[in-house]
Amino acid sequence: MTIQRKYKVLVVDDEPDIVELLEYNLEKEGYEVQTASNGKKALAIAKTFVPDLVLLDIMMPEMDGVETCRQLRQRTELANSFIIFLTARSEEYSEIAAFDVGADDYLTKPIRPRALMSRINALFRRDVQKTSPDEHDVIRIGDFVIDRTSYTLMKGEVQITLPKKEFELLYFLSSNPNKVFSRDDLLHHIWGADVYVLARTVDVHIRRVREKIGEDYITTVKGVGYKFEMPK
Amino acid sequence: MTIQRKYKVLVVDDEPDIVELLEYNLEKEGYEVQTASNGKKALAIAKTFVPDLVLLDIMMPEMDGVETCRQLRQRTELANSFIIFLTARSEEYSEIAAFDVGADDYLTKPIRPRALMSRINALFRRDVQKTSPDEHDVIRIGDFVIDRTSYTLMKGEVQITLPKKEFELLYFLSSNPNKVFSRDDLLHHIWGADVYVLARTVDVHIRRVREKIGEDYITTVKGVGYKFEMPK
DNA sequence: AGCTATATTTCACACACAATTAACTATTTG
DNA sequence: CAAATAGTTAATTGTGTGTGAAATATAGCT
Repeated sequence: MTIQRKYKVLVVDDEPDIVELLEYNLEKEGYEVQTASNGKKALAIAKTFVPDLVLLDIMMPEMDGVETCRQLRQRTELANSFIIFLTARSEEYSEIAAFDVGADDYLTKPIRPRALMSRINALFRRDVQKTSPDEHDVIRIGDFVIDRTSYTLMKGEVQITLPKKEFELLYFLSSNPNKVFSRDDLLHHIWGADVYVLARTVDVHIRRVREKIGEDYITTVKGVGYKFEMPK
Repeated sequence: MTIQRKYKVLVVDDEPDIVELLEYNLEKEGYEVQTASNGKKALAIAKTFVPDLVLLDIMMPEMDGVETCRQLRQRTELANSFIIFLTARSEEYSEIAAFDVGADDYLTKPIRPRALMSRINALFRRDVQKTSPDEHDVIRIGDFVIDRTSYTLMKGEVQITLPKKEFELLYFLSSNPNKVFSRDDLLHHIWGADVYVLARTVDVHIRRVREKIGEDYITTVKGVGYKFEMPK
């Protein structure tokens, strides 16, 4: 299976064998994996790693999976992440509590890698479908129709196809019209948190977009950043 | 309203080269940096400096990073600070101990400045999109709409985009209408506590704002300062 | 694999304009 | 009518941004 963006998975379990098994299989499937051996570490890592999926053992020393889950869910940046519990067949006690604190699914050990992988892959496939045929992928503003499904842009009757970054930039700016974003903001939303690119790169992309859609739509606010606005 | 304050970083490492590299890059990014070459000195500095972030080498003479971290964490004033460990790739021994004593993250040397900076910036960044539908950034007073998200000002039907300092000045004054602020107050709030600028500078900015919004809104109180008020 | 085209990032320089200072004038106040 | 404070305009400094071009990376194709 091929993954367009590299999804991030955080594996939390106190048994090194399990961690290793999961890590190996996930990386083979093309996921980016981080591991933690207890809840505290998981929370710490999640501060900078921001996983799309957390595999969480329920039984752990210090802070158990349920509590960890609760605290993870309090982070707004994890609102759209999946959390799957791992549980030994015996420990059924927690099933209900697990869903109460915001788990999306749970799996019983022993883990069968094949099954797990296909389940995880399915998770993200569904995720993709959910967001793709959505109405929200088209932004209409002024005489523009900005269509995320085709990466094209209609300015009146004229169709313009933009390359990825340029399109993302325009799309993001136009989805928050009149709001000023700093270059760092734009880098984080479009390039991603863990990509190390110079802020000046944004300038160049802004220029290219301006060349293609016209000079009057993206405004510079000196010392602050850029905003999209319709001219009067 | 709060202006981005200067975050403080304490760099602790016994290798001068590393310290210098980090210090240089952090200061270039606008952080206030103090350095220490071992754990004891770090603890001493932290008494008066109170860093928002500590970059802590694990392997150090006298007192190692783990122990230093533990003692730092006992200080209540550092409860909300970040602590990031620096570790050579080989010294994996300490990963677990590190999180146990309250580290937030760890990085392996060799250090890639750009990646590190981006990661640190991310730590202090508040999520952007979250704040977008918020109305709190808009001040409505009389026939003015002063919008911090777009750095624009509507006076009736007329839109005016102000440059950064001018906008901040107007925004600050108008968020406390009828209250008089001395030039020092304004410098302190808008320019920041540790910036040395002549108080006369405020006059000039006031002049510019008056030119753009009209002469009747910012009133001078001689011997005291300025205030924003709607004319009768 | 290699080649080509295109996208993306970096770099360097010039320029515009914001920010600050300076110099001078006007006004208030005791 | 001094002395102090603020207004005004101009000159200077400084920073941020625009721009073209070069360097890398990526994708598509034979």
